[in-house]
Amino acid sequence: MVSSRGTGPFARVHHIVRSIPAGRVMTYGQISEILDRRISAAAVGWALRQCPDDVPWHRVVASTGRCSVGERQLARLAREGVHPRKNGCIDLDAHRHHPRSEG
DNA sequence: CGAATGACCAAGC
DNA sequence: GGCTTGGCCATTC
Repeated sequence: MVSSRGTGPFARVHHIVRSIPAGRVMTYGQISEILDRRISAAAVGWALRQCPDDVPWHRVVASTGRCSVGERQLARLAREGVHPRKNGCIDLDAHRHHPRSEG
């Protein structure tokens, strides 16, 4: 059920994904990492599955820069200026977002 | 509680 | 870079 809303571990993921600015992207591993691996990358996917429209889930891609969701994600990213490479993968080395608690 | 699945990652070949 | 195996956590039946 989507009753995980509120104090669930998903709230953390949503909070992070929402912190991702336009034109940037993050990997499941990073989100799980900044959460001190409290939840695994796979679980991060679950958080995005039921994520509300307030969460830019399209700014989350795999470690290889691949969009597991499909063209839907690429289309959204393109609207923000994040265009994929010729191989169809995102250039993490250029769009990877580095979250920071301070500064 | 047990088994299976998932928008995954890391390591080895 | 692609394929296979093991691990991780959450959800579902």
